[in-house]
Amino acid sequence: MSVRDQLIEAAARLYAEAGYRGATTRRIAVEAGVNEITLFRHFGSKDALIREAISRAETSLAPDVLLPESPREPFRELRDWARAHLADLRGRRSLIRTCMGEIEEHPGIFSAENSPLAAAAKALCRYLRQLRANGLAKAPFDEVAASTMLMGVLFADAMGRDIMPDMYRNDPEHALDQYVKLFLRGIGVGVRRSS
Amino acid sequence: MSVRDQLIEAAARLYAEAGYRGATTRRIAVEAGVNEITLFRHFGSKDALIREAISRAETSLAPDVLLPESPREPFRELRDWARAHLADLRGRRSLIRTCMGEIEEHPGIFSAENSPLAAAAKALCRYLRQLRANGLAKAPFDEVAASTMLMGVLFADAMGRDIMPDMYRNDPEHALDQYVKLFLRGIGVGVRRSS
DNA sequence: GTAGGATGTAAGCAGCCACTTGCTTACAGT
DNA sequence: ACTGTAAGCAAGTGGCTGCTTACATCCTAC
Repeated sequence: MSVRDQLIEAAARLYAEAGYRGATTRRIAVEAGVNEITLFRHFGSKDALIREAISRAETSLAPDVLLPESPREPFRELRDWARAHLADLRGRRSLIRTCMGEIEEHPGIFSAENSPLAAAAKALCRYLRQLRANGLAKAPFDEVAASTMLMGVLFADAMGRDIMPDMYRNDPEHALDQYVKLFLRGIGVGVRRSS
Repeated sequence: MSVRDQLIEAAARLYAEAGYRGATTRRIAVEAGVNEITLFRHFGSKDALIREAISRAETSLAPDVLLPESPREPFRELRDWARAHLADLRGRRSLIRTCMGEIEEHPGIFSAENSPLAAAAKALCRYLRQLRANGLAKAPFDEVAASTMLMGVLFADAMGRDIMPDMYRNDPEHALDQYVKLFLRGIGVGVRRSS
């Protein structure tokens, strides 16, 4: 791995742990195993390095599991998608929490528009529309609010499970199962009784 | 307002804006309109001041709207409760986001246990159990996961609406309405068709 | 084999950080 | 009038911050 990549990775790690102010150029250099001057030679300033590190960490998402174009088994499809999305959020939770905490002080340091989150929301929205069009979702619902709802649940679980253990005592997989079941019943999709 | 209270309020405000490192003793003192030395005479250290400011801001919650012991009109009751809870979260969103972003670096700076959030979750859980006991909620569901789900949606909305405008374009009140309707249908409570 | 680019070392800059010391002012209670 | 308390002021501590300058070293491409 090149010196440049080592610096970017160290910067992302330290930023997620300690925030913008806490990720000092000295600490980043030590963490990356290079000289502090090299950092400035490559990126010019701390700000440029941090921005590159965050924007790279944010777009390195690989959407392994995609929602199908035409729904066949809503529960299985949505649960698998939700599981993948949740795992992704959980893997980035430190970085996401830090970004959220500092967004007012450093606006524009993470992209908001065209983020993987927004893309996921759009995909989910389209899937829900398909569900209704195919007659699988029989209840009246606003698909924008509905997709926001499901994504919100997953987001809150991913962010809160480790830092609010008294609120998330149950098994993660069981919780996921329940989220999807409750959600599907909410939009009028029949779910086989099993829990 | 006493000098002490001015300092606590200024510390809470600055912490919410700029985080632990950004809320310097100088800035807090200027914001409070007192001398920096006075800060140390009152609280001994910056850490003690910040801790007191956060713990006070966190417990100053007044739960205006309570869920009734025995449910009568689930939709109205739950929507009113959710609206109040959402408004409360939204009012504290800066502080909450900052705390979340720094919880790994400063664990124990906000209480987690016995927090108003946990109390709200417990109250909601009891209400859902009552709904089922009274035969109003006819679907099978895990009330812990269900209450976590509703609270998660509200949490995500409160935290994300201002910083992810492309994901929360709809009207807040309409979104709230949809959340509650979808949720109630999810747990098997009949909702009058109107949207 | 040597020129050039990438990296390292040493030293330092001005500025901010939390916090301290020593002294002064203002006012309240007795 | 005496005293305690709360607050202010000026000055300074050592340490960390982002960033710079000047000079030495390495490795590779020609």
